[in-house]
Amino acid sequence: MLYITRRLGRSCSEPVINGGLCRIFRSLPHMPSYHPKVVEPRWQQVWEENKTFKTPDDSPKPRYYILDMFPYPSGAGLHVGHPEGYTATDILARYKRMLGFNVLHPMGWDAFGLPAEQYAIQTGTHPRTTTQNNITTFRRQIKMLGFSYDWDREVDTTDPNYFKWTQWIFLVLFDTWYDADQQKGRPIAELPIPPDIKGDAAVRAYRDRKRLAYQAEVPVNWCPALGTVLANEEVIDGKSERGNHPVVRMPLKQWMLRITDYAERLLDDLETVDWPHAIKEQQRNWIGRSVGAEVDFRLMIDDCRLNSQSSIINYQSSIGVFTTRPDTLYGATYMVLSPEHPLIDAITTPSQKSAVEAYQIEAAGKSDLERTDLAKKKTGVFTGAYAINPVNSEAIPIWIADYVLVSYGTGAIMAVPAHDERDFAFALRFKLPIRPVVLPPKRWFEESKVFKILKKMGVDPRFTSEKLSQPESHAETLNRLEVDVLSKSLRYLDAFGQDFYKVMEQLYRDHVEIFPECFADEGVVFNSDGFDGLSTAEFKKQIIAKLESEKRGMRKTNYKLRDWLFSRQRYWGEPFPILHELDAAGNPTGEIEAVAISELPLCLPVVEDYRPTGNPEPPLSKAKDWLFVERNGKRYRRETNTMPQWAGSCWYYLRYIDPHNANVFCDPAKLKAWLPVGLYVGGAEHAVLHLLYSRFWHKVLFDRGHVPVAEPFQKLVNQGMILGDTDYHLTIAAFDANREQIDKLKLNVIRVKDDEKGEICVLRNPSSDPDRFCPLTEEQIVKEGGKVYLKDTRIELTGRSDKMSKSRKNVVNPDDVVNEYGADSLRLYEMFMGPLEAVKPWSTRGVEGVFRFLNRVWRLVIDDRHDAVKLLDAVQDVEPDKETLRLLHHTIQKVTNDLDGLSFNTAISTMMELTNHLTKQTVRSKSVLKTFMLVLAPFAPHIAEEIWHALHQRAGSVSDGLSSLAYEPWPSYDANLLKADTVDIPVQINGKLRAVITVAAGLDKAALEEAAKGDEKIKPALEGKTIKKVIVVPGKMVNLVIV
RNA sequence: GCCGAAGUGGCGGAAUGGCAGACGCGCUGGACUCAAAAUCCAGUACCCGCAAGGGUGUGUGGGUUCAAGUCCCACCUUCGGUACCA
Repeated sequence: MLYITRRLGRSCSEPVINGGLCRIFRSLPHMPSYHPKVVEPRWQQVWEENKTFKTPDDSPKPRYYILDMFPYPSGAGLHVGHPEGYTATDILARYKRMLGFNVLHPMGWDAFGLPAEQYAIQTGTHPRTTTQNNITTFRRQIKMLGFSYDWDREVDTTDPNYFKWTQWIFLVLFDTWYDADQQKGRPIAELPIPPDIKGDAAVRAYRDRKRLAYQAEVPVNWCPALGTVLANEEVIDGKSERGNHPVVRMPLKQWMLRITDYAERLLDDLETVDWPHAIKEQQRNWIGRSVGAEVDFRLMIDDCRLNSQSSIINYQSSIGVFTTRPDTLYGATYMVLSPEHPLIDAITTPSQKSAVEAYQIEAAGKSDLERTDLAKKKTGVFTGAYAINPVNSEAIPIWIADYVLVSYGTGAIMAVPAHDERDFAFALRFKLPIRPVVLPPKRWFEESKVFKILKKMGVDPRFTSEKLSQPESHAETLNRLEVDVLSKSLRYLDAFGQDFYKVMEQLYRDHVEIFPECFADEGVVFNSDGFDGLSTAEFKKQIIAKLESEKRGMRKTNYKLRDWLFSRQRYWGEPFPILHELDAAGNPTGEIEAVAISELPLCLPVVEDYRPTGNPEPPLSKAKDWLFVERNGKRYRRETNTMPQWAGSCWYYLRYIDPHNANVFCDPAKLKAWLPVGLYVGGAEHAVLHLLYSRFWHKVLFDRGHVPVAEPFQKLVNQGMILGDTDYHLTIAAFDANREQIDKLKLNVIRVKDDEKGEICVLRNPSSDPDRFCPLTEEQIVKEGGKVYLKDTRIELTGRSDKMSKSRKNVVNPDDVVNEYGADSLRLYEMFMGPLEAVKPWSTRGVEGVFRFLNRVWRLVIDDRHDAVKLLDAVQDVEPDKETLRLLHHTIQKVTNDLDGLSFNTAISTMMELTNHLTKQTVRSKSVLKTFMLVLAPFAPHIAEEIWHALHQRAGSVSDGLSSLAYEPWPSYDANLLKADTVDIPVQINGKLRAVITVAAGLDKAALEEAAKGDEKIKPALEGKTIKKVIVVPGKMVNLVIV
């Protein structure tokens, strides 16, 4: 009781934000009313002590694996976004248990990663400590919400018993090569060694090159502020996803995972999983498969005065380009290499050398951001060299330009300015020739500006017949394009008259330069030797076949997806179980060894200083005792990079199945029993990162026989983001103009950055707690003519829900919500807000609404005028009346269907309707209430347990043992009971509602029609009219069509 | 630009092609109370009307249908993803 009194005192001092709380506790005289603070811990204790939700491995029941995306335990604690997905899965887990399933529903911590380390560096504590503290907070907060996890299966990615197996899986990747013929990852020992590879060292090097985990010197995203490299996926607009720090490109030797080998299967197997369409599309886009041809362009040796170091040229005297449009080969008028292309040095002519080198330096210095910013203005330099187009032997100039990326395709393109937007823009800029080879369809011509000019002839008074015959001499009244079009089209107009399509076709063939638009679609081939007249699709096939037969090119598929950059220069991550051999002088020999599995886990060394070194040398290199080891008389240096945060989360769903196994990562029999995951719920922000990486690892494990299925997650659902409560804001200018008035109202003003408006001012109510979120209430604003004003002023405001963020100070803390309304209310509200997948704004009033609902449920059964939890006298052992029984069964049916379809919000509204009905009854059937509690239990388990318990107590007895309803069978509904005796049938005349008639249920068509025609309101409307048609849908409606 | 999702009262949202706005919030009125809170009851899309009643309404414009929020076509807006990927 004490805490309640204290709460009361505190909360009433803050009427604006805690209005709800005041109301709750002012009702205290009527004890015992519904007090979640008493009820919820009691049942949480019962579940914990009895291990109610422990998942047995040997149960004969059918199995169901419901997985949440485990959280990163940040210092900020749980966010209201977390319980959204967790509540949804918990409801389903509880529901499935009642349906008789053996449910696997675990939770754990994705605890390695940058933020913990950043925080640790700032505060001077070891990341281990901060991570443990954060986990403790998260665990407490999650337990407080009453989720039915099997806590005996908790995993922590930073636990050596866990990351031992993360390292083991890395070694599986290290031990695997991809057999393209079999489309399968196989042991490295089975890799065929080509006959020209001779000697141990050469064989080892060859193997190392083929492993799925390999080292490579690659241009990486180095983030100086974070002191690490980042994966492409972690860089957004040239800045780090975490922290928004600048990222620069530099070449570094890094560990890579060969995810590109699995691109095709990652793409194909999307067909086999039940995932949201949008997520599948995102993955498809990310993998970015495109089919085309790789075509060899021979270099024109004579014309490019080779510089002295031209040995490469002799060895490889052609440049391969990748194109998805080999059907436009005849339109290639120049070639472009990316500034990083290895052949540039060799082919550049002396006169172009300085310009080329200057451009290369300029391009290298540009960040990705700058490259994108300048995307509209194409830049480039001519190398002086020429290549020979294999289809027509034409010499075309070779340029370098940064619009060609070194990392895609071959890093070189053939430019077809007539049929590619980028090449078109480049050609215009540098006055390179444009040669059309695909004739656009009529539709494209009709949308061209040229067509509009032709159409104006004879209509537009500016186009006099005199000007038409001499357009060149009227440049002062006609614009450039008009002059060009008219002068060029004169002779075609003579030939084809008003057939503008014909005219334009000829213009396109002969004077493509006057078209301001680029045609980049499919069409009919011309200007292409013997292939003219073919469709581009057909020509594509034929030209690829021809190139292949002449060995000048081949069919080729490319992917946007790049290999996964897997190493980080940080302390707080899994160490790589890899040793680098050293020679007598202590220098690396280049040979690498896997750490023996018996030596795993390889733990992080204890170091004084785990800060980044400021350069790409990882902090682990400072741990000299740990760094050097001897094995079999050889000296080694350990790998000092650590794995990225994604490593641990790639396979945690497997470890849950057998979390304490010391011999294998997971028992194969258990994997077979539980996989795949039946339902996986989490945020859409992981659409391409986590979900693609873990599918990749899973497939490697599958190929190597370690998991029994090819896809890990059968069904995936994304919960939508929860936005902050509605906030009112105004622009800085408006704020400054009205400063006095706003100051008078004593409002808090928070300045925040806004994407569109620069900076805006959010108005809030003041609060004693600076972190408190107190938006303006509806009483403080006035709506008028579609606009919103601050009350008693003419200050116009904008109302909007924003993402929750520290800077906006609109973060809702689950602790506060549970404190004020209880876990059941939080759970229920999160589900009641709207569809699980939708983005929804938080509303404090809305939480109060579901809290009121739970109070009504409580008072349905419990007498709140007594001191003990006692049933109301109205609750009796009686048979329910027909209507109540019908509603109960309707509720069971609706909730059952809604749970199967994950429509939690409508399930809750149905239970509200039942409650509203029962509230009106003076005598309430105990059996109905018991059934209702079973239906409510998955959603609001604490209150349901409490009331269920009360309903089962014998009169007078208070202390029966507390036993859970968690495994009571889910109620079934009787379809016969769902039928009402009478039904309301709408009657329409010409499709408009004119009456609603109440008739006996099950009336046939003829009887319904008669009843409708006989209705008092319908009769007069039919008088004197002829009924043309009658539509009767039995049990639904009647529509009378009259003349 | 491209890909995806979505536009319904004052707000969150509900509706297998068949009564648009369930349920909740907010608001209005009433009951209880010395009073308030809580609770309970009634009302609440908009317009005209004292009322009965009538009209209009699901982003816009067309179409299919006896009947369209729902299906088709075109467009607009918002949100999410992505961006020189040849």
